[in-house]
Amino acid sequence: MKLNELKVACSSCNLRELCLPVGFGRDDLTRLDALVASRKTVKRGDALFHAGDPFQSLYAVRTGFFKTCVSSEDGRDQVTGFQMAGELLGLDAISQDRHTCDAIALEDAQVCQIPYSQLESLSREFTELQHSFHKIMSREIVRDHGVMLLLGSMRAEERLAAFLLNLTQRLAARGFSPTSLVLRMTREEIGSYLGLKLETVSRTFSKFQEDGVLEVKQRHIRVLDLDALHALLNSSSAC
Amino acid sequence: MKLNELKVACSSCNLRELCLPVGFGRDDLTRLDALVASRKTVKRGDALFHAGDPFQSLYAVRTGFFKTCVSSEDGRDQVTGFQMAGELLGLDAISQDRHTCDAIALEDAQVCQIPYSQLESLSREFTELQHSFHKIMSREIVRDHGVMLLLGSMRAEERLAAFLLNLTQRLAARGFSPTSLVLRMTREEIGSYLGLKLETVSRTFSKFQEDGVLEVKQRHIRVLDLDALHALLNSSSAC
DNA sequence: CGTGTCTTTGAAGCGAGTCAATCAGGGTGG
DNA sequence: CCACCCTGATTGACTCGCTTCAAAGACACG
Repeated sequence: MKLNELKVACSSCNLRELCLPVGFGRDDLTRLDALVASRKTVKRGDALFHAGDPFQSLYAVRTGFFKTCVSSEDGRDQVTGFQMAGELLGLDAISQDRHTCDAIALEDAQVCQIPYSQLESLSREFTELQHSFHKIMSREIVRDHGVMLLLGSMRAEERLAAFLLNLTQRLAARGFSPTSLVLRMTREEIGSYLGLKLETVSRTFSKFQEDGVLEVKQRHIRVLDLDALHALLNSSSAC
Repeated sequence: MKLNELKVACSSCNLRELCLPVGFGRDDLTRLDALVASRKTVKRGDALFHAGDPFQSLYAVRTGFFKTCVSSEDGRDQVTGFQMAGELLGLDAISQDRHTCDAIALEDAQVCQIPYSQLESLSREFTELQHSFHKIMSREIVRDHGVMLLLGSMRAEERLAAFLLNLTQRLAARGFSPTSLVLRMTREEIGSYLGLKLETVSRTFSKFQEDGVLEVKQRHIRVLDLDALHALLNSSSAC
C-alpha cells in the first residue's frame, strides 16, 4: 500500500467531521476506508461529470470548489448548487442511473471516488453508514427546499444576503474566516443560482457596499455588518 | 388478520407500480407487507405533520392529495410540492430527526405509515428495497432541481405550462384523463409553488383560455392544445 | 338564501431585466 | 517588463413583466 493512498483514507482525512462519516468512531472509520476507491483531480473549468453520463460513483469533494447545473431542452440552464470540501456530488444520478446535471470545478479540485454499488453493499452491513448516507440525501432535499423558498419569495437583496450568509457559515465550519472570503464563481453563476441577472447581482453588491454592509473588491468580499445581512432575512416587514 | 388489513398490504395495493415497491416481484412484495404499520386518515385541511414534529415515519399517499410547505423565520412560506397517490411524504425529516415542512391534505386522504427505523432495518437485508428507497430520495432531488430551474429562469406562462404538464403526466400515470382535471389547490397555492402571486396565476389561466390552449372553469381545467403547452417550454426563443 | 372563501379583472407602480458602454484584472506574448 | 487582449464586473438609461391595491363576481356550504 502506497503512502499517498494512506493519506486519502477516511480514517485519516481531516474532513471526516464534515463528510460522509460524521459522528463515526475510530473503528467505523477504518471500515469506511474500503469504500473510497481513488482520488481524482479535476482542473478548474473541467467537468467531473456531465448530465447524461452513466452513473457509477458518487464523489466527495476533498479540495476545491464545484458548481452543479441542470439545463432544459431549450438551452436554459440553472446552477443548482455550489459544493465545497466534504460535500457529496452525484446524488441526483441514483434515480435514473445517469447523471442529471453537470458538475464543473470552479477551481482546481480533488475528489474521492465512491463507487455506488459498494456504498450500497457496505451500508447493508454497517448501520451507521446507512444512516449517515440517508441523512446526507435528506439534507440535500432540505437544502433544495430552502433554495425554492429563496427563489419563490425573496427580493434581490434578500437572495444575495441569504447566499452570503450560507457561504460564510459553510466556510466557517471549515475553519475559514466568516467575514472575509473570495468568491469562486462569477456574477453570472451567482445570478443563475439566485434567479437573477448578473447585472442585478453586481448592483446589489454595490448597494451593500454603499450601505456599509460589505466591502466588495471584485471577488474579494469582506462582511462588515453581519447583523444587517441577517436583518434582511428576518424582517420582510422592514418596508 | 382482519380483512381490511389485507387490503392495505403492499402486495395487494393497486399503487404498487407507482409507490415504494416499483419493479418488485411477488415474493418481494410480500416481504414489504411487514413494513406498513397502519393506515391513517387525514381530513381535508388537516396536517399530516408539521415542521418541528419529531420524525418517526414516512408516509405513502394512498388516496387524496397533499401539499408540503416550508416557512422561514419571518413568516414567508413556500409550497414545495404537491403529492398524490403513491408518492412519499417526510423524506426531508431524516436529516434532523424532525420534519422540516408542513404536510397538509388538500382533500380527504389516506396514507400508509412506514416506520422509518423498520424501513432502515428491512432495507439492510433486502437489496431491492434499499435500492428502491434510494431511487425515490434521488428522484426527489432531481424534481427539486427541476423546480429550481423553473423558479430561476421561467416566465409566468412557462411556469404554469410546466406545472400543468407535470400534473397531467402524473394523473395520466394513475389512469386519469390527461386532458381533463380538477385542481385540488387554490390559485394562491399554485402561485406559492410557482413563485407567482395568485392574481398572476389567475391572469395566466385566463390568457391560456383566450388563446384556446385551455378551458378554465374555476378549478376545472380542460387541456385543448397540448402542443401549445409543450411549445412554451421547448422554445424560449419564441419571442 | 346569506355568508365567507376563492377567483377574476382592472389600473397603477415598481423591481428586475435588457441593452449598451466603460472599466478592472489577469494572463500572454512580444 | 510592459502593452495588449479577453473575460468578467460595473454602471446607466430605458423597458417590461409581475406585483400591488382595489373592486366585483362565482361558487360552496351551512
